Amino acid sequence: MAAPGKASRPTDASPPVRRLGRPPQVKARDTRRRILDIARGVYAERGYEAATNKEIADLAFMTTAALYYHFPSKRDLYLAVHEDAREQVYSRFEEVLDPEASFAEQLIGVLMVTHELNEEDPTLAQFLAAARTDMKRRPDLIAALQDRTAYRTQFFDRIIDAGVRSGEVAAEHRELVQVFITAMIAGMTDALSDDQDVHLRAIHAVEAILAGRLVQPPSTRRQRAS
Amino acid sequence: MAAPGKASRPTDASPPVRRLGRPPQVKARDTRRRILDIARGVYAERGYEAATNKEIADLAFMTTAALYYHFPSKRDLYLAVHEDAREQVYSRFEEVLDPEASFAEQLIGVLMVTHELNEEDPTLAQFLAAARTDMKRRPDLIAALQDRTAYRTQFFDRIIDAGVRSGEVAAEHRELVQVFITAMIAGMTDALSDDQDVHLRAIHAVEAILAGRLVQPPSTRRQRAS
Amino acid sequence: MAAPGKASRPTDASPPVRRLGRPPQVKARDTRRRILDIARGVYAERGYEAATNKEIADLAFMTTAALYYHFPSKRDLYLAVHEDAREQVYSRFEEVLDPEASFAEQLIGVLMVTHELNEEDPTLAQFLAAARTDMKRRPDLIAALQDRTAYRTQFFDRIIDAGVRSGEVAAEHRELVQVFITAMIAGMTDALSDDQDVHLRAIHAVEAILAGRLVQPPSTRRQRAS
Amino acid sequence: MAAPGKASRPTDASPPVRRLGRPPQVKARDTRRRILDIARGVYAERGYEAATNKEIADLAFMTTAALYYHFPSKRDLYLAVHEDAREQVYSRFEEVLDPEASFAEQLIGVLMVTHELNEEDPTLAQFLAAARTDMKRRPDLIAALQDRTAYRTQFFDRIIDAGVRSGEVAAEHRELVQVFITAMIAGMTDALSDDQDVHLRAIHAVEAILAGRLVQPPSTRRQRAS
DNA sequence: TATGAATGAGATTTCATTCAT
DNA sequence: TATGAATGAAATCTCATTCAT
Repeated sequence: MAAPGKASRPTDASPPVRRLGRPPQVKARDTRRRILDIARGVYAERGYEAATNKEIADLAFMTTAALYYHFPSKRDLYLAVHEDAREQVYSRFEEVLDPEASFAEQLIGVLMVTHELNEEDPTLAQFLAAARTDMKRRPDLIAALQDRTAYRTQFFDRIIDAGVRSGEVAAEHRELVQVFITAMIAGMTDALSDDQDVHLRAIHAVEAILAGRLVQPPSTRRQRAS
Repeated sequence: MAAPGKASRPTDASPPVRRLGRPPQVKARDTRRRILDIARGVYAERGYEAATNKEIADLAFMTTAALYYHFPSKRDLYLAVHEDAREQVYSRFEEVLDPEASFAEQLIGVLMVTHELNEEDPTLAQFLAAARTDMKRRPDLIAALQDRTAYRTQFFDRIIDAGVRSGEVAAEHRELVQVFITAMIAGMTDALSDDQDVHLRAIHAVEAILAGRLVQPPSTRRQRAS
Repeated sequence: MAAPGKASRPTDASPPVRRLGRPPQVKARDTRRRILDIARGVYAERGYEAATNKEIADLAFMTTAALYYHFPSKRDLYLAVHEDAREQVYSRFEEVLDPEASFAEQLIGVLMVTHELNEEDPTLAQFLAAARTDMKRRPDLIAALQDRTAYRTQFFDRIIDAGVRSGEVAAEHRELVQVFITAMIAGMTDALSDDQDVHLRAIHAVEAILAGRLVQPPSTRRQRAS
Repeated sequence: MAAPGKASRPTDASPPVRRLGRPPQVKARDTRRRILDIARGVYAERGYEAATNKEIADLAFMTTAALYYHFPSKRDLYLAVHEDAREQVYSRFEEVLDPEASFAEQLIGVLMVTHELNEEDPTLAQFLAAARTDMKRRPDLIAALQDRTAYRTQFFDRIIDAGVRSGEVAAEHRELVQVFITAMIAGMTDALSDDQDVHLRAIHAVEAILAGRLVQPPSTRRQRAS
């Protein structure tokens, strides 16, 4: 994850003489922000290997050498983008959490947030889907992927907890549900996020599952026959 | 990856000493098969971009030039691997189809086949998961990805048909179920196929869903409390 | 030049048992002929470097390995083509020589032969033009080029001799005329042989020069001035 | 070819030790010029195909990658060299043009310029001769060759115009003279520019032609016969 | 006489990264 | 903070040639 000492620089330690105009650090921070946004799009579209510093630099109207002022290497830029993307997504996820709401409401709420995010900035989902594959491949990126998995598990555990408390989820089904959510979210991100209609349909499918009416147990066959 | 020594002991120095000209008693068909198997592993592990002809050739005990005798380009090799992998998977899927069986039985049957395949040759799922991402990125590979999607849709349509006939799937839920299966299989392949235990748990989750007992509708909360 | 022992093989030395059908050596000789003709075209079009054995072999409906049965290397094939082309051209040139004819008649005769050859088989001129450049480049081919130059000089010397004897060429102009012919033929081959109309026009220009009426001596300037 | 040592003695080991990063006090313009000059020589000697970026880079004391900083591809470098060479030649040609001078004076003037250029930098003529052949072969270079032809035709048209005005060239001989000049210049460049003595002799031959005294009309045969 | 299956050398090009300015 | 000019490593692909069959 390694968020490189963002606020712990001697920067803030020497604020005596504040002069007019935008202090240089602010400019640097804006540039950093711009690079992150542009890089996310490029990484999402091309993948880690195929993405080049040149393309990112061009889109950011700078030279590749300038990139190196802000990030010490391609790897670090990538990790920064990943950290940033995860933060964006989960900070939105957090807003959905509601101790009063049911498990079903909260899960669907989270899925709707992914849908909204796809609408607002498709590169987020695209990047995160791609990152799952890309990071698995590079030994030097894999640690960050594990962090992300842990983060996700922990987040959904909280929702599942609510389900167990409310009786929606049987205690012995905790892990089953966790795995179901993991697969479903990964699948939706990887295979469906290109098409918002299909993506929405998947959410409806989950709603139907939660309501126990996506499929009938085979025993109903008789009833239909009658 | 670890090129399986193929019965040649380390006795006579590393790989079978390569010499110029045609090697004795070698048939193109066999070599092609060997390349496909090895390439699948490398593409799965590294991805299309990061995989190099050199690594594939080394593992296959040949030169990169020899690769070009069998496949006209990296792209063609990749597409051949993809075609081959899909064929292997679906030929196993087909065996599960059973007009007598219920929708649930057939779907779980297919998922169990994916589980067995993971056991027998993990590179199949790994490759296909990676390919979804990789092919989306390269305009020159995307056509094959679309073929694969069409193929999958068609295959599961047949199973869903059975469900509709048996009453397990309401006719108006056809698309919802199709999307659910797509997301679930993609998610399992992409996010879970590294860990067979978790993968199996996902299958149990689907079983529970099909039996309508993964979660209880929130209304049941009271009942449990009583 | 090295015409590799065409007729000096033990082949002809053991003719006792002549059996029915085309003897194998004849087949080989036909194939050789076919290769030479095809290779000339390819070398003419692509040049020595860019021409590949594969293209030649494909056009001759064989494999590159088969080429090596007939010619020991690319270089040898090239030299054989060159030798063969020169032979074809000069054997036609020789037919023009006529002790009775004037220098002018013989020179124009030769030029007309080049024109006819262009018509019959454009690859001859194209190849020879290209060869001038190609052979200069490769140290291992340059000897053959020098042979060719010597051959050409000698040939035209004979025509110039006729001119000197007839008084058309002043003895002290021998070298001037030789150089003029060399430049003119090279220039026509290299720069004009793509367009037969232009090529013919060049011949007319030489006719005019020989008749002393391509340009007027500058002395006519006075007339204009007056 | 022999990369002219550029004042660096063999004292401190071979070329100026290359190090990573930007070399001190180097300007792209200068480097570009150096590359053009060296590349011209290599292309002249080897031809387009056989010339390698490596050889050019080595002679220019840089890496092949550095070449790509200045020229986007081998093709572009070649075209730049061609453009540059043509410019050098024709800017010298232009200096000869003189509205006061006769056709003969101007033509011989141009030929003398080619002779001087051969003296000053033989690679110019060598390159341009080779380029005629090389560009004809590559479909992607041929456009530039056509430009060059058009340029040449236009240039000599102006000289011929002077001849027509002065009465040296009959109006109906315009095209004949144009073709003669084309063939002569091409032939001199391609076949004679290696040997300055021979090259000069060709100029004398043209002088003789212009003066109408290279050869006598065959009518003089009678005189000899008598 | 020829094909089939390979090698080894090398070419063009790309790219992350570096260092002077 | 950024650009300009380079390096070094590596990747894909091509091609003459070889040797078993």
